[in-house]
Amino acid sequence: MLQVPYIRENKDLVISRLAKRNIHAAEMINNVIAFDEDRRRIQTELDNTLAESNVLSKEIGNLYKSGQVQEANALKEKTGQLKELSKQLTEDLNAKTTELTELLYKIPNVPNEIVPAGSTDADNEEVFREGDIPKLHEGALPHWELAKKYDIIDFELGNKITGAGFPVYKGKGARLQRALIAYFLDKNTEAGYTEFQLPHLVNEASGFGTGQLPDKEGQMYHVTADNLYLIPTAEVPGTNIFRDVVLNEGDLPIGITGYTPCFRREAGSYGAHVRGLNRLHQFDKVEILRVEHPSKSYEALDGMVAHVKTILQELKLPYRILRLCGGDLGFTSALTYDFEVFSTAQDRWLEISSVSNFETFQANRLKLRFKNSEGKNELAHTLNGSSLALPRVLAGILENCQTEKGIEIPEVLQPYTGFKIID
RNA sequence: GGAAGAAUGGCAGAGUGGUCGAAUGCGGCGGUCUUGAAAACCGUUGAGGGUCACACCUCCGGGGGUUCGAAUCCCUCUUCUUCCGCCA
Repeated sequence: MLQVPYIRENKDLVISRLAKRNIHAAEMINNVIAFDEDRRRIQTELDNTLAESNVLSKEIGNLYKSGQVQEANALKEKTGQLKELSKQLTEDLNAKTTELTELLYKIPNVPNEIVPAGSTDADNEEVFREGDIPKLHEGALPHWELAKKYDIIDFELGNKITGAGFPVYKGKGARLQRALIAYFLDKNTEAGYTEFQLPHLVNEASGFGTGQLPDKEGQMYHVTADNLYLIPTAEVPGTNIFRDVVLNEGDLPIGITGYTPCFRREAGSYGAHVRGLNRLHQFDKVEILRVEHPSKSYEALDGMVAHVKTILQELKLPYRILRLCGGDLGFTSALTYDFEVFSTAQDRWLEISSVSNFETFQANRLKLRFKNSEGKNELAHTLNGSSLALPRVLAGILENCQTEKGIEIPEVLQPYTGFKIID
């Protein structure tokens, strides 16, 4: 959520930057400013009413004490009127505040200056590419065929137990999953991130804190009996660690990492793009999260990108990095880099990581602040990224590392898998 | 799941209808003293709104109510503690 004072002071900038998202925000922004003025006017009026009635209450107390009951009762009439008035004003204030907040909820983050304008993923800007796309042997297969051939992932069994999008990993497939999780966590820990194990269900307040609620409710699985939600990403429990927190400046920066399964309803997805591991209802992901001083957050974003790069280099997978255009940028993000691994047998790129700087957009909603050098509470910047999402990395490994003898496990993973080949 | 108790500032912990944003202690910050430090002493130290700055308003787990007036009384929710039951 954007901050009202920021909008007020940077009105034109906000409107022109939001245009990068193809949003014509002038009317919304003007309304924010108008609603906020209304709100402050009502607030002042209410404050004055309350002040008056506080004074009278004290007088009444004093009159009772000195036995002047008649006079006290006379004053009571007056406070009765003030009470009516303040009740009305409170209602007005609440209504106006709700109106303002609901509007603010609808305004996405202001894109960074370097975000390219554009409307679809075709307008994303490729900023880096590395790794050779392998020449596959005759009869090379897409990952879902390989999964079947080597009996390491059973999609039908998942259908039987749960439904589409819940694959069952078996034997070396299951072991490879565990190896990837351990390897990613170790890499992140080496880079200074602290490992966390987080809840896989969150309450409503947490859903609001990271912005899944109220609007994107349909994307999460909802456990109605207890009013809890299955997490769509570790970002939700991970970021909510910092809800209503005031840090010391010296606590920054903070880096945490955690593995969680992720649950997404993905209503409306269908066709070839959901084939195999491309899009699932349950998948595994290792996430990295940072809380940064506002002056350091872009440096930190670059650091996260560099970190994810090293992992992909070690895995020797062909990948590229995209700077997302305004139209493809997530609602809460100011700048996002997507990592995509090349799926050689499908001849397409698969997103495996998304690294973003949210600046104060999440922190404002979360009330995540730190005490700055002036002793004032100031909103911190939050960032996060995947390092990495498992299924598509797995798809990338299966397809790119296939040989006629079998799947050759990348060297860095072998200590974790305990085997060199799936055959 | 049942019973009882509790939730107050960074922490500990008073406060059961007005003079309470809230005693006291610890911690933090500033100072005096000291060659320096410690100790001691003095001062200061919550958040949000509002204002040029004051004033002023709100907040004692969340929500609602009673009252001229609520940290204090009532209802409700949440969380925690102890006891019982069940259990990986």
